[in-house]
Amino acid sequence: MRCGISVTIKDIARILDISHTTVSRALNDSPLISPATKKKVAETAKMLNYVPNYSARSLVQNKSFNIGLFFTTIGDSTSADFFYQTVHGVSSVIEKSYNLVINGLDHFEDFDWVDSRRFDGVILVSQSDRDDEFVYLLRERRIPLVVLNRKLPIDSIVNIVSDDRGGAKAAVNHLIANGHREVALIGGVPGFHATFERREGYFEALMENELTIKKSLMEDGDFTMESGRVAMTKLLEVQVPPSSVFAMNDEMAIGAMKAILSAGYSIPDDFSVVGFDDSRFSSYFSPALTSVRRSIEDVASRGATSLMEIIEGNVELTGLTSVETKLISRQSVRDLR
Amino acid sequence: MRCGISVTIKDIARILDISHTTVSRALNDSPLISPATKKKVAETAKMLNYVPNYSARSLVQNKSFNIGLFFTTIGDSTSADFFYQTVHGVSSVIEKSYNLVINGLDHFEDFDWVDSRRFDGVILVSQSDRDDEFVYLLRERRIPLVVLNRKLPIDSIVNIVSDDRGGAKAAVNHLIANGHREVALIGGVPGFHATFERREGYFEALMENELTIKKSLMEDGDFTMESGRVAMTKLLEVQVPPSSVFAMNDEMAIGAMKAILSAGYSIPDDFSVVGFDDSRFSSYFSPALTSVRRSIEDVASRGATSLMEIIEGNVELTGLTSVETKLISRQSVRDLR
DNA sequence: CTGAAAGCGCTAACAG
DNA sequence: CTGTTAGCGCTTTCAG
Repeated sequence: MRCGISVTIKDIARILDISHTTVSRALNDSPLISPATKKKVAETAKMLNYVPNYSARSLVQNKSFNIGLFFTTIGDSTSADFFYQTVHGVSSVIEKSYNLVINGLDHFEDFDWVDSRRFDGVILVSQSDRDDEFVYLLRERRIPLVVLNRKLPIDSIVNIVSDDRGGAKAAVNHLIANGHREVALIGGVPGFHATFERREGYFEALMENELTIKKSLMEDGDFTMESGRVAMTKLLEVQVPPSSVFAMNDEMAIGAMKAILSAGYSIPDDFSVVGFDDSRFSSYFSPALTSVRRSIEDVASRGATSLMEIIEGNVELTGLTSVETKLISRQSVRDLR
Repeated sequence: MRCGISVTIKDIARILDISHTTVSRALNDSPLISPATKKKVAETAKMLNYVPNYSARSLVQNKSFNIGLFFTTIGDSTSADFFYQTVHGVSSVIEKSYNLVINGLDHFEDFDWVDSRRFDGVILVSQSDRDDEFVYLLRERRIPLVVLNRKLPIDSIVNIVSDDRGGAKAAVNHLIANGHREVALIGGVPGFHATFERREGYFEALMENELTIKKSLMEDGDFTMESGRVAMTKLLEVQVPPSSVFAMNDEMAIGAMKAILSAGYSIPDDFSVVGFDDSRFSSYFSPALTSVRRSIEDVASRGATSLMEIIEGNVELTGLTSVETKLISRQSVRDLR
């Protein structure tokens, strides 16, 4: 067999002197075919190194064998750890007959090309409600969809999120329980769902403890380390500086720690810091960062599993699943009591 | 137009009462078609929301419109930062008519399904020469290939690497120049190309400075933070402990720093540390980590560009490109002179 | 410049 | 259990 030239079903049929239909059925393990024929076919296919032509199969079955994994952005506001864990979680579940196709929504102006014949299903890792447009488009085009990371206003779609609000609340409560009365907040990208939810959690914790919410103690970041550093630098210059800060992700927490240490203060003696995500490196910092753990991989693999069920089982699944978060206490918080 | 039902070229042809051939040519901007017809066709296509069926096009053109991005593993030994930057670099270059399909080689036992009709081209991010088998397979199947990150024994393939050896040498030379005579080494996964090259760089630096290579000062890691911590813990217990350590990536360097600080020592006063990769967070550590910068994104985007040229231009490209590395000096090295 | 006809490789409906 | 026939939507000869 020459290389580069592909073997087709017809080739096998010709060799065995049977019809190509029989070969096709045999290869697909159809119950209509006798074991003997199946065996013969399997052997010659193996011998000839037959590989099915997915394009042809796609055409006739109206299936692309592509699963789309879409991120709001593959830019700075998606942290490397988050991205990696998501891809890992999804790819561990997707079956090998499917291609895992990765895209960032911000790469494109239009989505004409996102069509039901190009994607059998889509997993959208959504950060902002600007993605809603994309969600509607997919629904309109009847593309099976699972949305991760952001709670949708509609419940007719499989939607898996982590309990951002509860996690943030736990983080702030932890600081308050340790005697902190002035808890600053470093926020994420305005408009991102996680930013909103975690801020709500921050508010709830303060209010339930009858502490006042101070605008001067809230700074916006964009989920990058540098933005955390900048935000903290500002917070250090406030009239009545806080004794502690909750950063909406670990990267910003790290930036904040940098700012604190650079200014000559110490952690946790002068300032306590809590992050969010429990990134792999947070326990390696000095001091080790107290953070809120959420299993992104878990969210991702659950989402992928649901999507596979929808596609393969041809069923309708819907509903919101919230994955728990958990405060991991380390050395970056001082007990003031 | 009902949703879910797709518009085809024939539909357009029927409406305009011209042949589907003409429509096809018009949509593909063939010079054979008059501007007037083109305009008419474009308008109705737009109106009907026509989207080409890639499966059909694939079948007849023998093209899949898939670009494969393969990693040795999407497991622990591929750091999140490395993974993220690679995907980012590649995806910024790939044209939107192509799908970027991501895979980890360790997911599969066989590669029968990797075939020229499923991938128009492949970018392999290779860490180990165990991937050679895969390289040969792709060549045998005539799939355009670009290999990143690892130098291949053959030069008939586009091969883009960073100068790992030179970078490592620069790192160790830097320590030596600062008066360190005992430089320990924390290695990566045995068998990985980067591990080998960086060790060679370490040897070269020591030898050129007429320092002895001590087995007791070399520990294996696996590129994870935890392995760095474990390795450094061992190095701290050596009879004559080193004054400095070069870790083959930043993650292990961070683990090493953790071990040093946990043991009650200080950096750089007691021990100096140098890493490799210049990960985004290395400047945020305390002390900020001196590291070797290599632009993974650059390697990735160059690779993707070459691959697109090969595929679109239908040309043969070959040869090794080595992307420079650069030592970034920060605060984790003490000057002993 | 346009159209008619063929065919990519596969699966599926129908007929034995 | 097997074979015949048709057709998925597109591009590409070849013939006007």
